[in-house]
Amino acid sequence: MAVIDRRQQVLKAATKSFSLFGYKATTMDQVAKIANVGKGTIYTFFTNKEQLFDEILRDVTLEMKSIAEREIKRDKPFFDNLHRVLDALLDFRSEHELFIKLSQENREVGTPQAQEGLDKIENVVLEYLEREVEFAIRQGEIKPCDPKIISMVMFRLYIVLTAVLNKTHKPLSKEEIKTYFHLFLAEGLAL
Amino acid sequence: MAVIDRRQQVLKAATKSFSLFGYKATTMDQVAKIANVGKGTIYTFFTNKEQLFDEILRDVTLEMKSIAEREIKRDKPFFDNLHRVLDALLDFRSEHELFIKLSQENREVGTPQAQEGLDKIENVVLEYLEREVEFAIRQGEIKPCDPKIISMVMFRLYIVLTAVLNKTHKPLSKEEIKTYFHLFLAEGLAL
DNA sequence: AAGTGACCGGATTAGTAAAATGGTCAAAAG
DNA sequence: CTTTTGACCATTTTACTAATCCGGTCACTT
Repeated sequence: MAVIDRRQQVLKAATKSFSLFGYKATTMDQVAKIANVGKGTIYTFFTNKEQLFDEILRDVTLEMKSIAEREIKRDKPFFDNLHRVLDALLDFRSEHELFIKLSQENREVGTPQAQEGLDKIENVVLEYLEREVEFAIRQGEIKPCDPKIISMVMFRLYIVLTAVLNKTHKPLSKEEIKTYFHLFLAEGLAL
Repeated sequence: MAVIDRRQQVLKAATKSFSLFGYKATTMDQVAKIANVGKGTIYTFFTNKEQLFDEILRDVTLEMKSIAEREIKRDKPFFDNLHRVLDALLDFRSEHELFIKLSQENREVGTPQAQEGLDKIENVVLEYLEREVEFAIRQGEIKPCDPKIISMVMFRLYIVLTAVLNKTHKPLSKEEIKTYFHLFLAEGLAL
């Protein structure tokens, strides 16, 4: 079996375990078992548990970026791009699973690594959003305002519509999420 | 000393302690001491710690409602009212202190009563917002859309602008908060 | 050379005794 | 007699310790 394969196996097993049980409840023995690999093997590819976690986080954010980049057409309007990226992102349940599990772990157990992981993902998304917003402002597509604030609000709005709302409300469909996103960010509520 | 006074003393002392130390770290002995009252006296007015906490939460939300009602003029536009209520609410630091302390306690220690308290406040605000939004929709002042979602987004937007943002950004002024509130809810970002 | 799992030491958990706290009530104060 | 009080009780929380678990290593197997 190729070296690259074993590494990939470990990565896949660890992703599964982190998404299913969270950071703390994922043991290296368990990862080894799921990956059908001796525990020592893991340590030939990754220096320790945190670094393995980091690597997965990096993969997740890279995947998200790649999804975004695939959808963004520089010649299309900002909100057009935003909607297409949102659409594509909403289909990627695997990214969300890890995100949701870490949120839960952070809430219920308060594992520092879960919080750090969430912050890392959030930062990548925010940085990315910020750049796009800056570009849109330069293009004169949206009003000139602080990109940091805009991207923060966009991110939180996304969380509210996809996750928070589900506690008191039936989950929104992809279409509804896009509609509300557009309503707040592009049109405003006023008639 | 009048009975009503002693009750008020206890209420004031407890509010102070809950705002300063949170729910868990507030002991009944301490409340009695701050209120200059025997511990037993507290139990002549309140059945137990939770009920005392509830009473304070009720007072806080009543105060918020009263602030809101004072500012709302039924003949003025919705966003006009919204801004004036926001303005008045942002001045009420005492309400915010308890809210912020409970948020912190919930995050750091996870005291269930802190979470419940926050939920109670949130629910009161959401119900109130929902009614106002419904009214504005009937008046044809804002677009017809689900009031539950609108009020939830409004509430979270408020939290983001007043609290969450402060971790990565310098706190916004009252004027800035109002501007961004208007930008997202009334105008939208698009040019 | 690559892969493994028994093994090690530090970290976490379970178990328990001691301390703290919510709530009561007999007695003191008014 | 009514109101107030703080010592007291039962339960919860905390501090401490022993037992277990888990991340990481490495001598041994394949």
